[in-house]
Amino acid sequence: MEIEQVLANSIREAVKELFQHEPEEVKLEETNADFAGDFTYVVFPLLRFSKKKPEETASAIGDYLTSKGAPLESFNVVKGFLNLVTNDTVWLQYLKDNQHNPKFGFSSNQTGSTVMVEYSSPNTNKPLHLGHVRNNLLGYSVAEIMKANGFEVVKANLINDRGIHICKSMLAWKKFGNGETPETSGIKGDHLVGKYYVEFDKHYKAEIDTLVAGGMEQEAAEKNAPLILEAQEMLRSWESGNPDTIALWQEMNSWVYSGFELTYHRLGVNFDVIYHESDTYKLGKDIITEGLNKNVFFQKPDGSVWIDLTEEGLDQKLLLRSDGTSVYMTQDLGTADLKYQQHKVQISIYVVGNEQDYHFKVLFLIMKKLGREYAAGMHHLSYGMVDLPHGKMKSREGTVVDADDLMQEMHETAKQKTLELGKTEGMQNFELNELYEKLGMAALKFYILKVDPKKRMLFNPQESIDFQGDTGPFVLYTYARIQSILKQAGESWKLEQPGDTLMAPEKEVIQVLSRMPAAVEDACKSYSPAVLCHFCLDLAKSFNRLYNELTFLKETDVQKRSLRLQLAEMTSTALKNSLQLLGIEVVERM
RNA sequence: GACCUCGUAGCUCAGCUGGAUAGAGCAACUGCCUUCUAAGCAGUAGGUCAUAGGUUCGAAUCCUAUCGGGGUCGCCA
Repeated sequence: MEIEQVLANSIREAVKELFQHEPEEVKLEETNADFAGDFTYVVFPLLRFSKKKPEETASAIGDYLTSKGAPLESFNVVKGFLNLVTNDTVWLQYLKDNQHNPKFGFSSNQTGSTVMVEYSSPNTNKPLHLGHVRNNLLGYSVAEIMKANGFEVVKANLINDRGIHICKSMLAWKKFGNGETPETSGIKGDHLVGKYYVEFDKHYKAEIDTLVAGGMEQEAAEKNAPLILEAQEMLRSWESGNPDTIALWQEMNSWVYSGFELTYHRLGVNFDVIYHESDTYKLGKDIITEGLNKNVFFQKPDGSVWIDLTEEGLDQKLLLRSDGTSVYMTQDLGTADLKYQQHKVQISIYVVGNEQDYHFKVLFLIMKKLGREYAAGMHHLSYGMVDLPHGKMKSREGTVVDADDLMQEMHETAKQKTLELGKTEGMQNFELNELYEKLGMAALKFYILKVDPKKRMLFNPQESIDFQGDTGPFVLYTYARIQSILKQAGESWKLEQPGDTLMAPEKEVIQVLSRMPAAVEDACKSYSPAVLCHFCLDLAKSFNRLYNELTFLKETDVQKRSLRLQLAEMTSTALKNSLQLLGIEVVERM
């Protein structure tokens, strides 16, 4: 049992015994650095039961704990705060119990539940940008965090491979492409298709301008420009299964997929299941029928199907067009059922930007109203947009931060910083290349994951991502530093009996280590890798403090030396495990 | 206009299921390498937690209003 839990239980006993009151929950906090102690219990809420002054109430509990043999060195009382100083023995025992567990920090029991994490879900008309990077990193990390908490996880990618957007690229390629391919142009497939998406937009804009100059209203011009009409015609041709259109569609999508594959691989993300919207876009119509039969939905005279959510504070929402064709929501209803049928998922997480909050609120509500048992397990992991200094990314204005470019820049920056420090003598070229890549990706991933997913974040391309301070490279540095110590220490220290007393920095490291299981659990419950980032930083900082204040290899007292090396070893395990959940690979040397 | 969301140091972010004098990193300034990795450590300076009320023994945290940023309200996805 965790030490905090032991103390909390004792306090519960004390309160029951002393004040004849059973507290609902006993919450211990970390003691403020300005006071002596490891844990603090706030007694103010107990005063109406103890009928004593805060100081007396706190002292009474402290005395009780001491008399019952709680693992305390001492306690002190400041106003209504009972500060508990734990003894070294419990922490040494904690170290002993956990140091050889390679899975330290992860939950040891299986929940028996399956969770699907749907993330990435790109459109196939353009390459991935910074916004997608946040989505991918979050999705991958949350999936790994769920695994570490004992869930069976299925990672899914629902690729939006059909619709007007890809038709625009196809049309522009047909008109202006002169048969260009990734092979003939040397351009990565997704970027090539993206190029024609931009090309379409350019010509489309020009047509609109011409029409407006000829006296047409802007709105009418947007609807009647020849190119957009032609793109819509192409979509109809695709839907009717025209062989030429389908062939072109397949070819251009295949270019995109080979491009995406490279980007995903470099990002270090992967998927267990890939859904294509071209397969799923017709799903959901039977649910429309079901909803009508159950009187959850209603039909308007024109044939369109709606749901009335005004009682829930929302409004009426269209579920099926009057011509009987699907909308976004129709497909999502069907896909939700599909996911459940195929994988029996109890929990279904959608990693999608917060601009779709409303959509998911409605989707989940509909599933609940239809009586789906899995509805309670649906969750929208709604993350904030990545803003640039001047606002949103806009492809038309060329302010999009491309994912491939960004990763390459990170690699270059890592290389430059490493060369400046000059600590890589004797490393082979392939090793160096791997080091730069890992460092660059660690910097990028940590930078993005350390901010609360719910919040929008700012990315300034002018100021490069830091490699110092609260960063990925800082955590990797701490890890590499430990590897260096352990390598030099050899194996013999493992035979020595470690000391039985703790110095302040040593105790602090164990205490931070002991918080890892709770951090992993918290990251899961709040769907937030940021929690783990902050844990990594806390641990790395407390270890570096120890490193600077005390010695390892130079320590002559073999017991102390052995203890510190144990601490170093366990810290490196904890860092490696935490980073793994963030999708960050460690380096042995940097 | 309605609804959702955010507002903490010059900048980027923690803290938000109410608890002690509000924390980090970057940037600025001081110290610490005859080397257990200085991508580090220690320190100085920097705050009316948007504003105004309210609830409470106690509010950055909960409630209300106002101001400011962002988002959503399509037979788009």
